[in-house]
Amino acid sequence: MKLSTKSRYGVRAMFDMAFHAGTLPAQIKDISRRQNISPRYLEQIFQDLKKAGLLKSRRGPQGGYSLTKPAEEISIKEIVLAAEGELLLVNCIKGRRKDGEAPPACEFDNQCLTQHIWQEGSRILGDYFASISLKDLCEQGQEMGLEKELDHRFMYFI
Amino acid sequence: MKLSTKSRYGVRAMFDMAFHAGTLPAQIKDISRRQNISPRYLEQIFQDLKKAGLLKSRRGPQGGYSLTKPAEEISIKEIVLAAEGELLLVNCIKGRRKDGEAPPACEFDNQCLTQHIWQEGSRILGDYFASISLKDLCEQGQEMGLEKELDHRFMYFI
DNA sequence: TTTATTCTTGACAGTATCAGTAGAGATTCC
DNA sequence: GGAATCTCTACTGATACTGTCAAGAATAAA
Repeated sequence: MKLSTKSRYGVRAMFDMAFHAGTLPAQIKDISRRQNISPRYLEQIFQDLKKAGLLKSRRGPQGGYSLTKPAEEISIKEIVLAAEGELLLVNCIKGRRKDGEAPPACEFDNQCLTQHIWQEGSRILGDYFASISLKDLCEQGQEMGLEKELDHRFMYFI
Repeated sequence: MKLSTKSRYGVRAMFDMAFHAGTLPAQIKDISRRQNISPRYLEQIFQDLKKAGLLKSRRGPQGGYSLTKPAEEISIKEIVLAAEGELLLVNCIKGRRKDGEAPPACEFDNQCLTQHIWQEGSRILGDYFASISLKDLCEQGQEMGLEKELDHRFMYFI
């Protein structure tokens, strides 16, 4: 019942971007250094986040990844969802959106008393994650006195 | 972020016992048949539940496993906890009960903004599971018209 | 006392997933 | 052209999950 590191790293990385770069592009090598995450692994995670529409990218010098939305519009739920693939405590709930999208993953399916519990638990957890935005984290970070690392590109203009 | 089958099977099996046998002993072969769970695997799960004090056992003919408490005193949380080992969304929270019980599993530990999120999420989920008892499930089962299978031992006395 | 029943314990194995590494390539800026 | 940066795909070692199996111990009933 553990979250994968993709979720945890994903949230940390997204926070890092929001905190240090806002919506400006940030490079993997900087994020991975600050957050102590393997850069090659972070690449993969960012691909997932990009597919989910949370990040956009730009190649070449001065390129990097940037948030597609302001920090207050990005919730932890979105990140976890993108990294984890889904936010379900069990598999026997899948494919219940439209009818027959997937065969019922459990022979009891709708007659199962416990199914409802896992479904509701998943929902409650999702709601909690949805209630927290990257901006909330950034504010906490500032309260904690976390230092913002200035973007090297702008160092020269100070 | 999935619950293991141990948790799901554990809850189903415990419900089955409460529903069909109350606090009387029930045998693995009956439970596994009704719930369609591998009997050999169920044995293992029941050992965990027994260690957690939720079940007691008795060998020999007419033996079996029985609940140690009435159904209304057994929560889903207890079962999941016993089967899963713990109810934490991440590992970086472990061993924080007493001081220094375990080395901090993360290099950021207390300075980590996201740690708090996972901790709170775990708590919320645990609280939800704690709010549901086996009795609640039994009542739902009766409302759904689930048939109680009579214990063979008492068939003769009817 | 014998026998059938039931739980107990520990070992074993196939599969899947996780977490990370790696290489070759595409794009962009200077 | 050359350097920086992302992109895509494949691979791998470790671990955990989901069982299966065998031998044995306790108990009740005949």
